[in-house]
Amino acid sequence: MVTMSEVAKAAGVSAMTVSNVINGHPYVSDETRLKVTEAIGRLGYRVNVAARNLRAGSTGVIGLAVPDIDQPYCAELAGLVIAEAGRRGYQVAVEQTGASREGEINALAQSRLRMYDGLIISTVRLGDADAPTFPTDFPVVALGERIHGGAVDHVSMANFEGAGDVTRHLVERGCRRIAVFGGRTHGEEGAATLRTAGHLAALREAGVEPRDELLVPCVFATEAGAAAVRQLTGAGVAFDAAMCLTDSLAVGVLRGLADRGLTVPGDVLVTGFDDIGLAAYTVPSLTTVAPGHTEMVAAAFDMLLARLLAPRREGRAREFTGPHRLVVRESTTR
Amino acid sequence: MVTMSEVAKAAGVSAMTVSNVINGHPYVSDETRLKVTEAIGRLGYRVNVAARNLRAGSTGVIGLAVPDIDQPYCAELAGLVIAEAGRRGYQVAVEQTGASREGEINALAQSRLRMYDGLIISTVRLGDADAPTFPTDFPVVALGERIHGGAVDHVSMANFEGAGDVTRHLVERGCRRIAVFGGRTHGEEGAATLRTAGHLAALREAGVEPRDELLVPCVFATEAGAAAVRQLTGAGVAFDAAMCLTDSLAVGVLRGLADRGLTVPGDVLVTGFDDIGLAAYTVPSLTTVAPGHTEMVAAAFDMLLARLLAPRREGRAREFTGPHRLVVRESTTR
DNA sequence: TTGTAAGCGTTATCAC
DNA sequence: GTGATAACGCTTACAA
Repeated sequence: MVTMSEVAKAAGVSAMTVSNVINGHPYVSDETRLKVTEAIGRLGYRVNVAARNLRAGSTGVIGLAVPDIDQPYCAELAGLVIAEAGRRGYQVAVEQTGASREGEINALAQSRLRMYDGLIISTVRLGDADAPTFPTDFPVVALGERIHGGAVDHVSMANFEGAGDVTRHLVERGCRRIAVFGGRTHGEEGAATLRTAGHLAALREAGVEPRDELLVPCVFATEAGAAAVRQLTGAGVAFDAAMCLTDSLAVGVLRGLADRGLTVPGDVLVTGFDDIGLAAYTVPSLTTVAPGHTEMVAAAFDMLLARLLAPRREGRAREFTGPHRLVVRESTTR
Repeated sequence: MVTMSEVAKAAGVSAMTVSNVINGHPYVSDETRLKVTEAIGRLGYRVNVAARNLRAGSTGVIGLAVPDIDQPYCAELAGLVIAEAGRRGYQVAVEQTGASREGEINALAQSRLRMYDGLIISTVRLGDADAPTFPTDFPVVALGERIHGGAVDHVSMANFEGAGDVTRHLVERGCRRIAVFGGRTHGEEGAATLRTAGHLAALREAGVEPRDELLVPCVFATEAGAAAVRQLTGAGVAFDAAMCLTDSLAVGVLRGLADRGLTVPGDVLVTGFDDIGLAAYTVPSLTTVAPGHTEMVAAAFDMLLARLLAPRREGRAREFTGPHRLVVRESTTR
């Protein structure tokens, strides 16, 4: 490996001067600069980032922990994070937590001893009790539900309000028996419980009595949506709308409805949540909630960089909620 | 930041002993080990990875450059790469090239490259002429088309053969006017030209004369597929099958056909390529070619690690082609 | 079984 | 404008 001092020797200057040239410092004569760049090119020199990191005490890399990168939702998030990181001069190392609590805890625990300057973690399983798991001496931003009780910076989306908007939209279109795919009223607070709560509140406000059999618990995955439709119709439960708590789920539900010969939006209206790119291209295209991903990612970076510059152990936790918006498409238009 | 020597002082031993304990070396008495681990826990010590990297001359990180992580194809690939990397003790830093030649060259050339032990790059724009762009003293595996003329390790998929299989499948089902979405016979060799060539060869072999107007050039993106259908039908071109050169494109084509009131597989048969997860859940589900992604990723790692262990400048370039398989689903079943 | 010394490649400081 | 020196935190040899 070609080192800086080899370049220095070849150019007849000191290593320090080579460093100055590389880092674009002023006070280097054009003549010297030329000699050095020539030597760099000739020898094929590259800076050793490990050494630079050691000196600088930082790596220019942030970690991104997501449940599963091949979920469209995560992939789009990762795309935004990588792009935003690039704009701010950072690189992104991606880890997958497998949507398990263990995986998320692991990502938090490992992050400090990995080479990251900070970590953005998309939490889906961590709850209130896990607040102590978050490092206090290392910049972490949680992208997901609020981790109560800890000074954890976090960015969330308007789960309750978005679900309310969807519900009102469906009720306005005459739906009275809205099946909620992924719906759940118990268990750790998260996207599922918050969106369900938003739905139920809006339903009651509209004077529609919620029915237990219309809460269809299932995981947020395409295959689960298809299976859940099979099960629900198999059980003879009638419904005039399928409110899916994520778009991925909705894709599976569309599939499941097609399997049963039910048309959308003819027989059943269908909605999603997240506004993944695919939502505009399904057949029919999908009414959904755009949770303001771009703004969320920008906010996450603002928080992370603020901690990087002033890594206070104390300090109030920051919060941000994305600006959501109902996007109406064919699946609820008849 | 707590350093190793602070731990050593606290435990009443030398830094070397702390290092030995951390790295699980033998010849450390249980008593010493206990004292050291206690001190590590009490002080909250973490190894400084930058320093370790500097010493070791490697980082344990490999780079992954993909066109655009939020393309399902790339996302699934990234998921496999990250998982495989984890299994082999590596982390993955993801970069996006934006599917541009400049982006790909940049990923190869950047001095950031130096913080990776190796690079896996999914090339879509680099061609024969770019072989010299590939570093010779740094492990790189190209995932994509063959870069002729250079000693570039690469993993490719059976583009020609897979497209041939799809074509034969369609011809067997009676199709004679197969529109090829994304089809292209000229320009830099790549997935588009290779798959088109495979299609044309199989078509001729089956005694069907290719028609120029059925080659529908468009980029491999969902929105492009929908637009291309609009254009083709608008131009009054009739076709009984839509062979899409990627699944993402097929999703858009399904959408475009629905917009025109054409049913699948009733009026038109549709096929894709790549077998992304979504392909089983579109309505109708999509006949496609599974290119053996898992095997491709495993092969890419084998090549990369082989170069890491024996980074010869010379040495024959390695090659691997994924085991492809036609997956027949509803979109071609009637 | 443990400690000492040296150096990995870079850059901040400060002198020249 | 340029260069000598001294770290950054860790681990490989070798010595004890």
